[in-house]
Amino acid sequence: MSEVRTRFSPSPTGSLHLGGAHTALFNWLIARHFQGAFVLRIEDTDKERSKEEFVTEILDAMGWLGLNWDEGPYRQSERLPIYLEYIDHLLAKGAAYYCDCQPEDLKMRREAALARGEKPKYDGRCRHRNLKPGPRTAVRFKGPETGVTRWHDLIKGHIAFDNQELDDLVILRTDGIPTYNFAVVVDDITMRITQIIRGEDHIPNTPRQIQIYEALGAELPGFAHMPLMLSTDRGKLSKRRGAKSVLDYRERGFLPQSLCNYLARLGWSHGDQEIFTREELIQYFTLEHATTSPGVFDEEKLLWVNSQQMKAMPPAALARELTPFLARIGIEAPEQEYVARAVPTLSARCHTLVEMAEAARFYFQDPRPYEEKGAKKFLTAEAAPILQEVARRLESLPEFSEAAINQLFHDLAAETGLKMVNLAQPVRLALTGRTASPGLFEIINILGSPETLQRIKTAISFAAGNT
RNA sequence: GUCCCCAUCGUCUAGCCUGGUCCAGGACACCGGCCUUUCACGCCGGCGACACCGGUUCAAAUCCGGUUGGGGACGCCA
Repeated sequence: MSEVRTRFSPSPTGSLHLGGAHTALFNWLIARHFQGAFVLRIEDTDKERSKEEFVTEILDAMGWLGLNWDEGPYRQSERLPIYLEYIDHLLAKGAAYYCDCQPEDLKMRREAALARGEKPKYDGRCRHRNLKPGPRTAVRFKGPETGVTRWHDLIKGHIAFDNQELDDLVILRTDGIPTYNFAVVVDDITMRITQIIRGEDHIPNTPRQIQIYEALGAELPGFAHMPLMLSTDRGKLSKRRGAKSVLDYRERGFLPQSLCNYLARLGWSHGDQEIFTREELIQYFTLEHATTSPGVFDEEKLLWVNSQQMKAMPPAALARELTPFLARIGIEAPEQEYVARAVPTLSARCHTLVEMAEAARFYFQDPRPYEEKGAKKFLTAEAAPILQEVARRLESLPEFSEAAINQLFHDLAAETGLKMVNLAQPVRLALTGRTASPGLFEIINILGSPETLQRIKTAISFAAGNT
């Protein structure tokens, strides 16, 4: 029947942070779930703080997360004539009025009210003065003085505000630019938004916006207020409190699907399921299972989700994701097929692509210098003949495969009576420079015979001289 | 200060609407064990919560009221 239309409307006064991504994701998921439309709108009416570079950054972050939009990005700054038209309409109806109270005055009156222990709201001074427009006049919305404004929130349920609690808000500033609460309503009406999903910090704005809808004679959309994302100290996530930009997470080696998975599960659930593909998220996501209480952002869990998502990814795709991180540590343009073979040996051991690149290093570079403690323990003069023997047998291995290598080591252990650890660790050091690494046999198999042999020989000379 | 929202393990949550199946389930983290060529993964086990008080009821995590606690909002910011 009627198409579901949601929107995300960031203001470009900073980059897209986790809280914004959370809101964007919920809106996107609802639009996709109901096969509706997702609209992107840039709320840039604050000329002072809005910056074009932030628009670029936000779009970049949205694209990375895979939150594609069907319409927009619209910009409020380009829609001024539309807002003005609606302002005139309200003025003509007597639902708005001019006000010449000056900001400094207003501020004083607010502070005085607060000092008296009252709610610091506008006193309605100009409401009945019938002022004409002038150079220093703003336009205020004339809200109802009695009664109750209520709505059924799609997440929180019934919410009601006494109209007495609300004051007449400015809808058009002296500089001729509409304020947020007004522009949003006009936009949401003209863009035919059907569900407004946003943070619960907007709950106090909602009754005001509803009144504007009503004054404009527009049909009300559904409102859904999501619980806020809190920082570890349980405060609102803000820059000061470590709210991080989405792009930071990309830098740190998180997969976009991990962030989406984690963010979706914060404030929503689908039984006991923790790991979701994008398709599953779209399939299952509705507001019915949205939760009502604020959630603390937990990076430990994000890390775990990321490791799970990495493991679930096809090797070739993971290899592609890893490549830029390899480049960062000096491994340029590696052969994709080779990376794809290495990646499955690493994915169970890493939480981020940054970690994985580091762990993959030995596949591409000289493993030296050897980890000091390990070398001291395993690359000793006594180990040299063992390495010698491993090399000899490897060289004459008829078929170079993981199974054959496995057999080779087990035979050697059985024949020499050596414990596998004492056999494997020197070789591991020789090949990776570390005492901890992926399985030895898979490493040898991936590295290939010539490279393996050469590394072992290098280690033999090292071990021989290590007394 | 006023208004609004929220309240289950340290954290994310299931259960709550439609009371009994819940001396509360899952996940992260933490601890122990198993597996094992190392480190991980994985598997098994442990730790650990219905904020409090009162009411309704044969029966309350679930319904009602209050208290406390937490969060948010009170701009010619968004």
